[in-house]
Amino acid sequence: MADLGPYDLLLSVAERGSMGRAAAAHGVSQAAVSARVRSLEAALGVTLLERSPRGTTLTPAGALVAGWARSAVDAAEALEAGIASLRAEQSSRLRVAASLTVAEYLLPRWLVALRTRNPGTAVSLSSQNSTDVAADVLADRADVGFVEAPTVPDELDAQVVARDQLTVVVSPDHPWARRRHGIDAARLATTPLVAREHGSGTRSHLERAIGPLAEPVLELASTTAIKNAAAGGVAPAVLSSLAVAPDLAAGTLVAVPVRGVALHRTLSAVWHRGRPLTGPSEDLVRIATGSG
Amino acid sequence: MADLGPYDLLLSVAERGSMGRAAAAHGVSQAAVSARVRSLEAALGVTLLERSPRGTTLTPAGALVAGWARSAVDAAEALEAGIASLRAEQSSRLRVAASLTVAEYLLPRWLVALRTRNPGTAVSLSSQNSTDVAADVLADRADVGFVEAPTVPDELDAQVVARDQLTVVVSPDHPWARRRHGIDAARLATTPLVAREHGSGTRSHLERAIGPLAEPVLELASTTAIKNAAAGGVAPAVLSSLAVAPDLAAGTLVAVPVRGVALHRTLSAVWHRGRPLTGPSEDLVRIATGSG
DNA sequence: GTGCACCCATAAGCTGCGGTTGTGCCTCTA
DNA sequence: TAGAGGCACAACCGCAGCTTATGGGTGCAC
Repeated sequence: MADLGPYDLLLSVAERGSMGRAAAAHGVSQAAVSARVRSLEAALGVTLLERSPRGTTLTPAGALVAGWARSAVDAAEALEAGIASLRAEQSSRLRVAASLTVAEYLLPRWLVALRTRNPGTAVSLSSQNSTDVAADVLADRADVGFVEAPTVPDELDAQVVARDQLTVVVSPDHPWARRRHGIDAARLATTPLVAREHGSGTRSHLERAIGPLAEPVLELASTTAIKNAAAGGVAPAVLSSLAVAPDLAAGTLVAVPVRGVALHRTLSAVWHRGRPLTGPSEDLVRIATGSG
Repeated sequence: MADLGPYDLLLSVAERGSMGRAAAAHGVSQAAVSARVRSLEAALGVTLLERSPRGTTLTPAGALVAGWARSAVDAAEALEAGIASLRAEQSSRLRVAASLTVAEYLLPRWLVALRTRNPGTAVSLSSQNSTDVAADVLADRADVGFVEAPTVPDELDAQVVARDQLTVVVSPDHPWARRRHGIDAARLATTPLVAREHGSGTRSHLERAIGPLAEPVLELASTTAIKNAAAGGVAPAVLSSLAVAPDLAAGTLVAVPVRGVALHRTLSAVWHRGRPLTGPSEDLVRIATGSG
């Protein structure tokens, strides 16, 4: 698995126009940057940079690689931001409580954005189900919370920040994949699915929307395992649109519309009514709202 | 910048349920896996795995980290797949020609999917504008091409594989960000934008849709530079929805609807009419279509 | 035209990370 | 009770990547 360090360096060089400036920005010597970029090019077998005595620019192939690298580096930054929020237990200025869906799929990117806008803010994250999040905010164990629940306690102010949707996904080879108009709710309810183990929020939400389900053909603990099973053709699965978006884009899974039933839900920020948002928490909610 | 190696290992361990099996899958010793995972946990200050004499499972924090890591590792895999396609000049079984938008934002993920379905296929990529792509396919320098052009030469078969949309983006602080109903085309045409240098496909497509534009306030060479300028509040920018999707999700940019004009375009696979798709090229087009 | 500033490349030496093998302890199963 | 499978620790080793120092090149200012 690739080390992203050299790519990060490549992006830095491309952005600043010279290896020396990139080196300064990273706090290393110019020679180190030169050597690292050279070894990256050697490993790839492609020349990425056009050197000149006046500086350095990307070759066409380099521009393509830089574009791809940007995505990977951004994803790695989101990972790091998330991890930082797990570690910063004490002395953190902003305490966030978030439901699993928000914590897994949305929060890291918000934290990256928050960090660029407001560096030096230590964020601590605790992740639980929606009712526990609300309790944490009420008890002042968290400055701001993010929940999936349609209703929140009276003592909390709330603002919708995003929307997701339960999505039926199948392997591209599955017969449902060819149905342009999808399936109806009754068909979904009577088809054995690959599902999360009992008690999952997604599963209960689905049952609330379309009634009792057929016995699952397979129960698995993690979203990834479910996606793999569905992509392998075991059976259809129902997951959050946030969870399956990359797989749909890659074509490894295909979404099947469901007629006659609304499967979306809203994700909201919540905070204590008596304690208005201040500074970092206000910034975070604003960032989150932008993504709606 | 993080090295994704340890995270890849973590995912492997989580998936297989024991360090020994993960070690075997990666071709290293069990002790190496144990040490690496331990050092990762030490660096993070968080226990990720629950060890037992019967194997290993993720802790709750570990599951969260694993979810984040999955995104980063997937992005890195797309990067590697793209790079492999640049390097594989000769003796490759599948020659692909793609326009810049497709090559940058869609193709790498398709290649990852193709590799899992059809390992051992060496893919070579050449990236140019749409008319050159069509020429490559016609001259049998490429087995399959991906273009943005609305029309293709008669000698080519075509299939729509995806759709993108020119999107007006502004900083979250910009006045347009608060307009729920967006702006009209005339307003857009008379507003100085941050734009690509003259001759870009995006820019000419925009002019074809809404007529002559105001003189840009700033011209930049790369998509990233344009996004940074727009996010910094310099001026609005117009970019492909594929390019700005992550920034919209992160909240660093806000999309502004444009009333009364259709700004979408289709991305199509093309191949020589006399030479039907076979094996790998057929798989690739099928994967690409799934993402539509 | 002659410094000077800025650029990239190379050389030589050092440090530390990650890998290996070998061993120990634990627990569940047959 | 023996064996299999699991994780951890110790000792040793090789290599990747960093540093400093130096050289060759170009363009600009005076």
